[in-house]
Amino acid sequence: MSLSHALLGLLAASPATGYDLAREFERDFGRYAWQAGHASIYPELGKLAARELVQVVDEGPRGSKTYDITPAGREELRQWLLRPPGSGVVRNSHVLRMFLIPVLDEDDQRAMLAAIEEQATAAAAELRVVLSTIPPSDGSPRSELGRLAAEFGLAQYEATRAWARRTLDGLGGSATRTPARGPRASVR
Amino acid sequence: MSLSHALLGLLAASPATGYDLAREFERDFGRYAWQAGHASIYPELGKLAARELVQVVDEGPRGSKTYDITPAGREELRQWLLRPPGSGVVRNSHVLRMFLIPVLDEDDQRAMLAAIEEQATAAAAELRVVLSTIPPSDGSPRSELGRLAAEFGLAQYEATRAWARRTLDGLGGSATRTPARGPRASVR
DNA sequence: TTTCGACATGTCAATACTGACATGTCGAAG
DNA sequence: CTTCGACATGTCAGTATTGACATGTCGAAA
Repeated sequence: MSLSHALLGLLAASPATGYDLAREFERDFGRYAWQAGHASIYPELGKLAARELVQVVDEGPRGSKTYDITPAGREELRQWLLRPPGSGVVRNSHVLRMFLIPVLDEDDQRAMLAAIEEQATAAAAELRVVLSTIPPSDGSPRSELGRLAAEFGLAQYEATRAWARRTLDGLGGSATRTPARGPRASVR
Repeated sequence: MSLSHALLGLLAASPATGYDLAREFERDFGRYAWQAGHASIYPELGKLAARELVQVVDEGPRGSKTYDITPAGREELRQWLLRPPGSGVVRNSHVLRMFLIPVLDEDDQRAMLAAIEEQATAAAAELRVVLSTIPPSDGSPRSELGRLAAEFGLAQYEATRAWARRTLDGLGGSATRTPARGPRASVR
């Protein structure tokens, strides 16, 4: 279960309330890495606190509680990050949609690929703006974390855009409307 | 819930048994797009059959049941694919790990980035081999589906490799061991 | 001073998913 | 003719996640 590690990671960068964390999950972090709503964040923070991997370091107005990672939490996070990347959860409905494009007829394929290209271009442009507002390197993990996320996202969007363009171009001439079906081929 | 659409998509390419589908989820399909085990696939096929989006078209040895998509299922799938890509599930523990690199100290960062670069290089090489075994274009959705997946995966791995290299190089000289912490900055 | 939007946390029922357990069959190699 | 690995499907308890409901506060602008 990676929500706990996502929370530990964000808290390792700097203390935050559950509300802060929920907002970050709505931004890049949740767009590329791991999405979660407040309904799963608050209970998880409670569990992490019970395991003493995080702790409440401040209580503010409106009953807000600021959490910080503990040394034990930091160690747990480090172990998880350094663990060789074997299996892991991968579930991405956007990628799923891309993979299924070939089952559409050519007109629909073109429409979808064009939409993907457009969306990737727009998202990349947006990230470039974001990146320009982050100082190149001040050495602190707080801005580093955001910059890394943005740079990774930008690279992915660029790759997606180029792939969509290439695939769209490759569609070129052939006008097969409903291609033949055959026995199952390994999706590989 | 996208598992149903993943199944519809695979069945739209060609009929298959639950066992076939489970195997495909273990390959590229599950590595990039949507992972699922047989314990969720079999019940879901049952539900799809109850909704008449798929149907059993053949029963073979060992009690195997071959499913195919129905016209209604095809329409449902098309609607889902053509729906403008607003929100969707994104959950990827590999990407999560990458995003959290900055919370490590520099030695650990270097180690992780090197491992990521290596792994992405190896995965890309593997995919290149796979791609060379798929005929360039025979127009049928069965091989197209696999080729698209492989091409997309290759593009992503290349982007990841380059990003890891760049980030590793950017780490360069500075020897900050435990960078200062500060108030929460938006991860953006 | 009222009003309203952002802040802030929570619960809960329904749904989805995982890992383990369970069962059985077919075909090929020895 | 036996053995064994791949084929093949299922269930189930425990866990994770979602979407809706619920509640209340602070600060700024009108």
